[in-house]
Amino acid sequence: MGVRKENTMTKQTTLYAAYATKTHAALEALEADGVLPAGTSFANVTLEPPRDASHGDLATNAAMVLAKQAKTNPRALAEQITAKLEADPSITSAEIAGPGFINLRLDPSAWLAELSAIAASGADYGRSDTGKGTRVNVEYVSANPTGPMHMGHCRGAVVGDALASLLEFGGHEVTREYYINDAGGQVDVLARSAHLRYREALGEDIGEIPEGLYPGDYLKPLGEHLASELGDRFKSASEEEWLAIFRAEAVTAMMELIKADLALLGIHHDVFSSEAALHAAGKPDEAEAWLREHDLVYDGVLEAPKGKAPPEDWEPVELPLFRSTKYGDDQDRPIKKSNGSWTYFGADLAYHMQKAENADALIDIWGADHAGTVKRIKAAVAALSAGQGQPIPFDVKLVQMVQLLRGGEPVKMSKRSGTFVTLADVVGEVGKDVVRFTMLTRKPEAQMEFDFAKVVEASKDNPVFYVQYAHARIRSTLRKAADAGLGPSDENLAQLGEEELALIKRAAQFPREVEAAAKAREPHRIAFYLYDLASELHAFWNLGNDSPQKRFILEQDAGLTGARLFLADAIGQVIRNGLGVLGVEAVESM
RNA sequence: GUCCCCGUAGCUCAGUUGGAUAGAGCGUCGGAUUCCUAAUCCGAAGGCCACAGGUUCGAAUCCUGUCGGGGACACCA
Repeated sequence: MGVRKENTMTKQTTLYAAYATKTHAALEALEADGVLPAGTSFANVTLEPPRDASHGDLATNAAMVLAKQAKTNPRALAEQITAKLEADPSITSAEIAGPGFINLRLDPSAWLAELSAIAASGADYGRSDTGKGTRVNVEYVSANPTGPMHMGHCRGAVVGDALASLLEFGGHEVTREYYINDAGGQVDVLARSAHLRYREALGEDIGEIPEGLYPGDYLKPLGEHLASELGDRFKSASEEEWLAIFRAEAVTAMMELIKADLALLGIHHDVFSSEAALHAAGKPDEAEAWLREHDLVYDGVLEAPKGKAPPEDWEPVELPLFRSTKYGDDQDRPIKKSNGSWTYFGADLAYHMQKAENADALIDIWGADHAGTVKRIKAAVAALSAGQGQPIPFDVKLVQMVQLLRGGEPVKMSKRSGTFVTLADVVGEVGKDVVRFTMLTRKPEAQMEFDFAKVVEASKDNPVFYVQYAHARIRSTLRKAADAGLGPSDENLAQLGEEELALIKRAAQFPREVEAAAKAREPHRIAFYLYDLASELHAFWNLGNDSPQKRFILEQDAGLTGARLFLADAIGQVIRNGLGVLGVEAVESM
């Protein structure tokens, strides 16, 4: 099967991409003229909006980057480049500045054309095809199925979900996956805890929940369900008789809880993979066989732990070890326990191979407390995937801890006593949009504080409302205009002035912002961009306070009103598209 | 002891992957509302980008080291 042809009719070329192409063409012309040596690399040439808008509309570093290859100084080369660029009628000026920047100013019509492009593309404005044909598997949340979601899971859940949406918007084929750890010892503990609640539901006085079992009340409904389902058959039966059944029932019930919690945040996974099923399919054995064949797994003795407090019961045991030291880990890591069962790591490497079967790239979102295991899993996946053909790109995104505060005081959380803050509580208290946006207004690898009191009480100062308000303002203006028989029109766009152009320029950055964020896999950039766009909108709006002729709706001038409403509509569209990526509601009114 | 992340305004954080004079919000001070939503806007003050070297046309950004904060170092998950 051949490569699918691009359909150039439907492909949106954004303004930035178009001028990057023009810049490139100018450089190629210089190469043909012999100013630049044949085969010059343009890889580091960028075309971006300058930090300071007074410098112009676009800036390129081409002269500085290429001066060395051209064996000349940047400013001299810049002269040659500007001469080529100024031949383009849509470029009104090309000025050399500072060490050799070339600042371009565009004819307003170029920006107005972009405004029309926003209207024409609608919900697809900003969507890109850079990820076309790439299948990306994003695994996130993957909380143990032992209870409801708590706040510790929240950040990774939101970041993973927004990243998945962002990649989708960037043209990738995305699978959202959840790995259910239903094979470990903690599930036995869960089953025992469920059995206790089952006996309780049958009328037995179970007293205090013993140390080592899950004490939470959330297991009571499960106990009642099991009692009505199974009767008293297992009330005094031995553990071997009921453990498997109770495990399965409990995991199912816990996953229902978790899915319901995730739904509160608007999160839905495509695939739920079971660790137990992975074992049943013999995947870890396959992986082990291959690794042994290639001398990446051997039987060896584990070194004593190096932490501050060496465990008292530590003794040397021979275990199958993966050579992760070969990849920079400080110790080789066991893939099986001394009792012959698989370690988490042993199963996990097989699980990643399973994911790789249907993906071109893998991304895991993990909590920072798992940072120590990144090296071994990356090493194992690199070795295994290379052995089975192509090494698969595999990225682990670490999400740092969230410190929960209430009025500046740390919120105490203890699983033991069941006093942890649940995700459902938080969403119930502050709302989905606030939780999501707050989690996305800082980069995930930095620690963050989440102060309950602040987010709730000072909700007016919360950035999410600032952005939503901008959208609501636009929508309300359009409604009001419609009542007066006025609507958006692109017939008089040429009447728009400098302030409106500034707004358009900001909006026009959305596509490149999406591409950059998708490439860097950093959804938080979209949140900050939207804040800037909203800020620009609010600023323009307030011009109307001092100068009534700057308002959107001018009853005496239907032509200009139509153009401004067209602008407002487009800005609203961009905000909607951006909020859509973040999974935050674009409200009609506030 | 080893590994990972972070250190930018009083506080909370951005900083377009190496670009031009360092950016917001909160807080402080001073202003704007007979007006399409003031949940908004405008202005002022506030900086040794933790510190020291290095890389180059150019460093908050990359490299090395030091200091400080957080996390991880069991066959748990």
